[in-house]
Amino acid sequence: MTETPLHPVDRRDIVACLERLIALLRLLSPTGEMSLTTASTLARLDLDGPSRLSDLATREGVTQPAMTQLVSRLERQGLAERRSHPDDRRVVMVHLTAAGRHTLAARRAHRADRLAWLLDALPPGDERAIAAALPALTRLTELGAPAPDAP
Amino acid sequence: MTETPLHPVDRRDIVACLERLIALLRLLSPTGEMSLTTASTLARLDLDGPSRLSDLATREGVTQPAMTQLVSRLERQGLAERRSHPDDRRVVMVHLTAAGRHTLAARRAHRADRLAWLLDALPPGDERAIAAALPALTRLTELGAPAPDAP
DNA sequence: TATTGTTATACTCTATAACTATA
DNA sequence: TATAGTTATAGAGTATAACAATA
Repeated sequence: MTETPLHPVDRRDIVACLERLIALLRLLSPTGEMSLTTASTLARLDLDGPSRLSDLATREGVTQPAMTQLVSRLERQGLAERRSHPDDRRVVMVHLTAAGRHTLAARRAHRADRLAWLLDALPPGDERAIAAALPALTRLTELGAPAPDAP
Repeated sequence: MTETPLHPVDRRDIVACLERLIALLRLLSPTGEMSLTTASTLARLDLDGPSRLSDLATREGVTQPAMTQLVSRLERQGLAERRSHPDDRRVVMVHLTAAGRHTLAARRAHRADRLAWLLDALPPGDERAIAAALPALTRLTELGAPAPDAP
């Protein structure tokens, strides 16, 4: 592959594009079923495994009290549960339940179905360009929410 | 450039990646300053120009009453304003104000600054891959929220 | 004393249902 | 009668500040 062009993309264009992806993701989801933050937090738990409540809050970009309440809602819905940390009794470890994993998978499949219609309507090569950027975008999201000491 | 690989990316991976971008965007924004939907709606108005309230709701994936309230908040903050439609007095046209444009630009610049740190920390080539996918991602967001008859 | 998490409180955001005004 | 938008109401989601428990 050839070298990068000398004129880099304006990073505000990246931000503007990210802004519009919010609306896209909302449109892919059934209306009023689950908030974007809830979905994002479930995805985080699925990716990272059991996590401290405070780490979850940091990595999702919400406050600790907000995460306390979100976890309580998830617990009430049976999607996650609190467990104690063996070495430090102040710590709350949040675990995804089997039901939580199923819900996450079902929602993803549903959104993937809707997304498939859109991807099929794109000009040739667009889906490939998006697929090619996925690893980089994934690394970017990991940088934004760096893992704690020992993941 | 060579042809596409035969084994296409699982579209659930795209959905999963989009989910994580939510947290990234929240982390790029000053905490508690403006909701993701508000930012997305401002971006939409900036991109499309004056829009019917109901079109805004449809394209942002929220209900009409929710958009009524969001526009009222934007109006209260001086970022947008309602105007009447010349031909149909039921219609409310939403306009971005100069202050709204400034606020949007300032927030984007701020997030672009934060994003720049992350992009610089990525392995070589990652930013180029993301930049290369931007046009495709932009077309995807347009497909998700198709423009009304005459934009 | 510092850290982890919760409780208390207030406000934003959103949905559904019922309503008003215009076509 | 149908369409565009608003109002009413209830509940989810969030932040800041004050608190409790553990280290």
